[in-house]
Amino acid sequence: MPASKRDQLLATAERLFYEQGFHATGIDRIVAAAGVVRMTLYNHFASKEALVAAVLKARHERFIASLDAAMAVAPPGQATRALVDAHGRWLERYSQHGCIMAQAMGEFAEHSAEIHALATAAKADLLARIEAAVVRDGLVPHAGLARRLFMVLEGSNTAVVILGMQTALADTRAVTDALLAAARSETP
Amino acid sequence: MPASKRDQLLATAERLFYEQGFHATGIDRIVAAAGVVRMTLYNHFASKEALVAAVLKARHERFIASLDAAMAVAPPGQATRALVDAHGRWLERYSQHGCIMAQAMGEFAEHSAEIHALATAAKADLLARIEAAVVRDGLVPHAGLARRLFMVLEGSNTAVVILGMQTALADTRAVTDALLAAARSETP
DNA sequence: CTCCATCTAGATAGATCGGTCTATACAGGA
DNA sequence: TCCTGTATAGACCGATCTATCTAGATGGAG
Repeated sequence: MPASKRDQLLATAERLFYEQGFHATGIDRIVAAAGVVRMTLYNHFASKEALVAAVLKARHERFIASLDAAMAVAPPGQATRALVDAHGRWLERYSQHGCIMAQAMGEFAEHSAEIHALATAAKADLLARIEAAVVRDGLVPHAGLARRLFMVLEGSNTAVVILGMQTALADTRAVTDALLAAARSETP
Repeated sequence: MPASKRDQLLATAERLFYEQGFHATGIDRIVAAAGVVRMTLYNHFASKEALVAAVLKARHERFIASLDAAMAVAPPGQATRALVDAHGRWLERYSQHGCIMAQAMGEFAEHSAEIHALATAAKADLLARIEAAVVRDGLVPHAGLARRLFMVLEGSNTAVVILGMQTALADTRAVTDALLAAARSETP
């Protein structure tokens, strides 16, 4: 079963938005790269803004699903570590040039409240997943641990571009391991 | 002495680029907000791309100068900590909605090699300053410490938007203090 | 006073933008 | 067979984009 035109548009738009930015990517280039015609896009999406929102929503759902899948098979006490590793695998496969949600937040901050809120909610979702993992690992009494892990994972988004993928992932693991070890050693 | 037209343009463009993004900010809006005419802009800058480059260059020089000033007055052994604090003050004053360099990297990755290189170099400059501070504090044998501190500071850029300024700064300090304490305790 | 650099004012260029419209083709299901 | 939904092709719209041009105003330095 070949991908529907709508899926082709979503995949192509996601790639172009990520590689070239949102405002710098015109409708014409998207439909040309997707091999469809202009009206096909507007038949599936009300506007460019709606297309951007759909792209971000779909990408975020895939991201969250990969985190949840990793946590679901994590051994007891290893949920947080499994989540950090899953985040690293996501960077390796889909996010080598920075975070598309952060990019969207910047480009639409004063241009589309809906998209800005969507991207912000995606970040908040990641934080919530980290909090859930910390709770599952019994590390809940350590206030702020989830927030600090979140900050490190956010930093790794930029670090991969400057330090290179392998170095950034190794450093991410080192910092998160240190935070987790400290929290565990203080757990009653 | 009132600011020159060129300085007015730089300041106005920096504000609009930061608030609305680079591609979403047109020349007309910049000159109107700066209270000058379009030819004045093209008299001082060869193109919009040159204006963007000048804005980023000026902002980065101010950033680096504030880091160097903080390090210059830091007590012995406190250079790294002073640098982290200076970074936090910069976020509080000038960077409450994310990092403009990261935004520029995304918007110009496939659109202007010069600007992308400029933004990347700015990040590398921050990393170099952290390395210098670590060396000054005698923590050089700890491989990767500077990179890990860099990653945390990058993460705080996004964290301020999601967690709020005060929480993000407190968490940044907590993580960096932990990394520094661990490094110091292992220093021969 | 004169000269020169700067700034203003506004017209203009060509390209591209997001979005709409009509007419046509085609395939699958009732 | 006919109907409906989807896709194609391409013209078209007004707005906006970056950039250039000319002509005149202004003001400080020599």
